[in-house]
Amino acid sequence: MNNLTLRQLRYFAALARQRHFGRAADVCAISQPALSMQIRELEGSLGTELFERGARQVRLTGFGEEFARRVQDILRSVDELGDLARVSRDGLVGRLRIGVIPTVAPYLLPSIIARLTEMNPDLDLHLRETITTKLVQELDEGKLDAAIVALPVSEPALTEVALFSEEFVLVRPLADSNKPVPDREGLREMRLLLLEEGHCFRDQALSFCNLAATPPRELLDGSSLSTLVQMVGAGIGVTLIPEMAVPVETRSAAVSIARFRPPHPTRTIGMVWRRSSPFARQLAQVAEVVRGAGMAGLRGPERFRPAPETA
Amino acid sequence: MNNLTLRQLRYFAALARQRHFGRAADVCAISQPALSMQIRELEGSLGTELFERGARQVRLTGFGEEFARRVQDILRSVDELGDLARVSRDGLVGRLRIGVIPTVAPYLLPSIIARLTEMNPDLDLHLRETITTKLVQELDEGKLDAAIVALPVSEPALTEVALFSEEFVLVRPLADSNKPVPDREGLREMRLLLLEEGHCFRDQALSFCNLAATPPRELLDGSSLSTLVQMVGAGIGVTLIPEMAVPVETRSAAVSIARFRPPHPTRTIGMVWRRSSPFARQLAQVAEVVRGAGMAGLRGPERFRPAPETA
DNA sequence: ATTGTTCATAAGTGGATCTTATCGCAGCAA
DNA sequence: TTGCTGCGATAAGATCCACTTATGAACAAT
Repeated sequence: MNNLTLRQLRYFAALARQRHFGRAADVCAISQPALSMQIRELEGSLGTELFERGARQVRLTGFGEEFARRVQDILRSVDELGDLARVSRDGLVGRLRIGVIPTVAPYLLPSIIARLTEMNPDLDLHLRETITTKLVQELDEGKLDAAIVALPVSEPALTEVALFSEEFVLVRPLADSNKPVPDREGLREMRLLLLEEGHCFRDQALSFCNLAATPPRELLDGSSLSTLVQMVGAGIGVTLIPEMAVPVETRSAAVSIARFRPPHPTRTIGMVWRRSSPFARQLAQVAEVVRGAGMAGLRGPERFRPAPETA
Repeated sequence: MNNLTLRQLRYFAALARQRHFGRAADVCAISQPALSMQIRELEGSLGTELFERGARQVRLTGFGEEFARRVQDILRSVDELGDLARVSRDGLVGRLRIGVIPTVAPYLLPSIIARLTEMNPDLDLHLRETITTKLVQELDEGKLDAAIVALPVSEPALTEVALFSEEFVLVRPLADSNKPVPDREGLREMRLLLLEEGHCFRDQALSFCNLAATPPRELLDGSSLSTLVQMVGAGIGVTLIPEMAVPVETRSAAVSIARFRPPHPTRTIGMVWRRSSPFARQLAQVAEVVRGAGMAGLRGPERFRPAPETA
């Protein structure tokens, strides 16, 4: 009765994703009948149907949905066992998949990659750049091992480690460089260029200005800080960028930088990973490397505060 | 490489518990060589040793320890899949294992058993009585499906449902029945009989009296409320018991009952289960039955407050 | 040295799981 | 209708995996 096998669960998970016996079989690198048999076996030993075999398509039953969710967790945990063994055997070598938010990646990655591969030449770093929500989702699914994001993330399944905090600075056309620095109220009067929806940096900038999450369409959306700065150079408006972006982004643009008077807008960059990650110990060390890269990558080290403590 | 099997994990878990190939093989109902082979296979595919085969005994390696912890979680989750299927197929029938603390069990269980088996004759209730720490541990290990305890428990992996609150009452020798009711300070002057260490009711009583967790040895320990009341009847001292115990425990003892003036000492009885329990929906209904039993089992319903809200 | 205990190894058997080939059914077009 | 197509189920045979019993090897206790 209770002789489920991992193989059956793997096949089930594939079929639940693909909703198609042939394709799922391909994914599992077996023939279609083999998969059909295992699924039937599984349903038999559970005593319930997992799929509705419709004429034209395969669907999960209600029970199948819940089942799939649990199976996914189980398979992730099992895969972690393998990673755990590898780490305990070889230390930090092999594949390590780290995600980074777009407003950090271009400025921190070169330094991180250099430091990590120098310290550990056998490390096979896979890097991915996307917004926080996607990173968190991929962490949960076991598609990433860690992510570098702006804190807080507040996912109970993730461990957060704060690395450093940095200010946001105002980017204005060169012509404005002698004007007084606006405060947050003044900023609301100006044409503010921001990243498109989904970027945490956008929300942080808006919240500094006390603007609602969906502000009047006065402001324009850009898809990268680089674009925004170029637009500022063209006289279209002003924007905010994080301190770490200053050296790179202002090198070739006709803009001027101004720092706000207190209260400073800031963000805290940190690293997160699954509590259950087999790499937990190693990732804590990687986090230190990233902290070093972040501190060093910034122009004036005196600008940086140690990050607040986080669990 | 990554073809671990659940069978291997089950065998591994058995061996990790037994630390003996022969006994573990017995537990798994296979021959000793079969187990040896699977363990070897497992170690091979992990590329690491899990056990140190000493001359006289088998020990887990450091890695094996961590591995065992994770495997236990995985196996529990897998077993829950089976339960989930059964519940979705048949509703609440079959085995349901509920633990109850000793200061609740004798007073509530008869009524609970009667109500549950009447509502659901196919239910196979397994009941276990022990102190909270053990109940929580057995919940985590998947040896229990739910427990009835005094809140809060504050285990993140468990769901708590508050059921009802009740007062503690003072039990004195009959001769004292006309004396004024002492307050918490007065209580400290008296010879207070309490349950032995580990019972939450003991700690609750002590905290009402503002006594440290390990108080002077002036007080005596008993192993059940029944014993304590008998001792009071013999004039050895006084004790506290929860309201629900009054009808049963004072029926045949030469004692008198007194209720405190505010602030009343109280406890909140609730039910807890693993967040991931396949029976979650059903257990919520069971909790309502238990609440009903608790309310009805108490002498004067006007004594009961609705329990405070809990997540 | 001998004996007993314990885990590993060996050889053979049976069942589980794979493959390829084929069937049956539904939808669709002529 | 008839034939075609896509998809999942079924069938038959080959292969592999896990089990068994029997035996070996290491080590401790006597």
